[in-house]
Amino acid sequence: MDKEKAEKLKPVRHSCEHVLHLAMTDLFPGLKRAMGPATNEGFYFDFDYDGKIKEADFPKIEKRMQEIINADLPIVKEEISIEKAKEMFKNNPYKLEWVDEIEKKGEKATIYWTGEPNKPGSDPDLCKGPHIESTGKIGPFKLLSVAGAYWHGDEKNKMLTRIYGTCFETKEELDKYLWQIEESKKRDHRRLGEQLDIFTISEEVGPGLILWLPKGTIIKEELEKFAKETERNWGYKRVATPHITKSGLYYTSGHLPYYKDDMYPPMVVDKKEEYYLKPMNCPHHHMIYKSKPKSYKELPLRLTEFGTCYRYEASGELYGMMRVRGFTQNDAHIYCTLSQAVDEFVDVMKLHEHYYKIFGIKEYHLELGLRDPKKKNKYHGDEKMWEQAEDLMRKAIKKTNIKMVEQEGSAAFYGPKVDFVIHTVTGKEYAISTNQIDLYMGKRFDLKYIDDQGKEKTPAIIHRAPLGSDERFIGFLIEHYAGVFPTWLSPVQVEVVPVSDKVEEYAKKVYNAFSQENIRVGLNNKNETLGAKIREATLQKVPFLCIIGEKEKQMSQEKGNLIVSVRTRDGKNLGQPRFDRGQIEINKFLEDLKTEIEKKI
RNA sequence: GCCGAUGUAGCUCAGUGGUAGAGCAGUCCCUUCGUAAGGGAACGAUCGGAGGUUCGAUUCCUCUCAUCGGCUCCA
Repeated sequence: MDKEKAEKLKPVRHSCEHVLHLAMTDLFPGLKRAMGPATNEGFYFDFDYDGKIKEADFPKIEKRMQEIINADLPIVKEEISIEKAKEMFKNNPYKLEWVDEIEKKGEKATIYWTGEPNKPGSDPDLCKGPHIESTGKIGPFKLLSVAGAYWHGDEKNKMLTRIYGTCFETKEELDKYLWQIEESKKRDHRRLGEQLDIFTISEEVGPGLILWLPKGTIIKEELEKFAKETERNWGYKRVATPHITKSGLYYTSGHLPYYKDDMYPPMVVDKKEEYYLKPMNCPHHHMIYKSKPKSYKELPLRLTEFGTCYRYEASGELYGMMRVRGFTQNDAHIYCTLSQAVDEFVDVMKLHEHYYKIFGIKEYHLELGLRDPKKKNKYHGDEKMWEQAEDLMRKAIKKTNIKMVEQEGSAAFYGPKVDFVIHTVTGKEYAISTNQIDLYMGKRFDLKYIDDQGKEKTPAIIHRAPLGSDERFIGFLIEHYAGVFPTWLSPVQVEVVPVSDKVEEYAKKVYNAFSQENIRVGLNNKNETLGAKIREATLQKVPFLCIIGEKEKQMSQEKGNLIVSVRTRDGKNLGQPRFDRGQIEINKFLEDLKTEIEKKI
C-alpha cells in the first residue's frame, strides 16, 4: 500500500480501532484499554485483561463491532482539563500515565466521544485523534490476529493483549489486501525452501540449525565462490579459524559478560578449562593479526573468512533461515591506520554496491547505528573513542553519498555500525549486512603496528559482512528471486527431457555434452508424458529445458551435430530472440549459456 | 524468554471417546507420448512426546517439545 493512501485511511482506521475497544469493553468485563494506533497496514490496540482473548472470539467481536458501525454513532471531540481527565480515567493506569505525560508537556487533554457527548451509553476515550465524524462511515474491516505485547515495548513491563485488524474504504480493497498477503506467502523462503529442496530443519538436530540439502548446498557454494573471487580481487586475504575457543578470549573481548545468555553454554575440559562455541569471528581474527608484529607497511590488512558461528538465540526469535542458531558469516576484519579508515570503509560500501548490482537488490535501506544517549553505560570505551569512531563513519558516509537513517540505540557495544536492512515477504526486517568502525577492540586485544616513526600504534578495525551469513542472505535471495534463481545460482541449470524412451540414448549424449562443459544438468527419463516432465522442471524453476525427440535426433544425424529444442522456465522457446528456431545446435546454446553464467545475468 | 494459536503418511489437508481417510509425491505395471498433471495397482501414518482420566484416547486433562503470528532481543 502506498503511503499516501495509508495516511488517508488513518482516521477511518483509528475510528475502527475505537469501535474495536468499544466492542471489547462490552464483551470482556474488567478489561482495561491501553494504547493503539492506526498503522500503514491497519490498526492494533493493546488491552489489559486477566482472562484469555482468543482468535476464536473474533466472530463475536466483529459482530458487535458491526452493530456499533451500523448504529452510526457520532464521534465527537472535546477538550477537557487535566483534572477532569484524571477523574474520568482514574480507574485506568494506562490512560492516567498518558494524562501525566500530557500534563508534563503542558498540552491540553482531548477526548473523543463515541455517541452523543455526556449522554448515558456514550463512550469517552482519551485520544489525540483525528477521527471521522461517525461510526457509520467506517468501511469493511477485519480482525487479523491476537498477540502479546509489552507495555511501552519493555519486557520488564506487563504483557498486554494486542489485537491486530485492518479496515478499507471498499470491500474490493480489503479483499485485495488479504489476497496480497496470501500471494506473498507463496514467496516465503520457508515454503520455497522446502519446495525447491534447498534446506530443512530437523527436530532431532535442533531448532535453528539449518541442514543444507544438495540443491541448497550448490547455491551456498556458488555464493561463497563468488565472494572468494571478489574478495581476492579486492585485496583480502583468506584465513580459517576453529569453531570452539577458551572462555578467556571472550572475557578479553568483553563479549562473554555482555552476551552470556545468548551463547551456548560452555564445554568443560579437564575439569577446569571452559570452551565456548564461537558466537563471532572477530577475536580469532585479532589473534591472527597478533601472531606476528606488524609494520604500517602491511596495513591495511584485510582478513576474511566464511566463519561458522553459533548463537543461542531466544526460541521465539527463530525464523526459517533468517534467524538461526548456527550460521556461516561472510566475515572480514580490516586492520588499518586511523588515516586509512575512512577510505577503507568507503571501499566496503562500494563492495556492497558491487554485490547488490549483480543480485539486483534495490529494496533495502541503510541504518547508521549510534549509541542510545540515555544508556551510555551500556557501551564500552570512552567518550572520545566513540566520537572519533562516529566521526570517521560520517566522513565515509559523506564520501559515498549514500542515504542513511540514524538509529539511536542500535550501535554495537564497541562501536557505531552501518546496517543494510531488508524486509521479508512477511514484513519482518532483518539486517543482511552489518559493518562497524571499531576503535575499541584494538586496545582491548593489545593489537599494535609500528608506524613510520618506529612508534607503536593501535590499528583501527573495520568489521564487515556484505553478504551477511549464508543462511540469512540465501533466505533473502529465495524471496528476492521468488525461487527463480539466475542461471549461475540455479542448482540445476539445464534439464534434458526426452519425449519418449525411444530417444533416450540420444538424450544421454546431450546430457553428457552439457556435463562435460561443467553445466549442472539433469536428465528426466522417468516414464511420464512430456507435459508432466515440463511441469515438474518448471515448478523446480530450472532455467532451461532441452526437449529431445525424434525431430532433434534426426536433424542431428543430418547435420552431424547435437541438436536440441530449448524451452525457458517462463514458457518461451520458439520466437525468443536468442533462439531463432525451435531447434538449435547445442554448441550455439552452450555459448550463450556460458556467457549468461559467466556474467551472472 | 513472554502472549496467543497449531502439531494426523514425505507434502497439503479431512476425521472420530471404540486403535485413522483423501489428493499429490514415492514404488510397481500398462502406456512411448512434442511443450505445465495419461491410466491402474499395491505400499505408506499408532495421529509431536510423556503422564493422567476412562473398560477403552488420536479424540478429554496436565506437562513437555517443535512450529506459526506477534512482543522483546540480535555481537
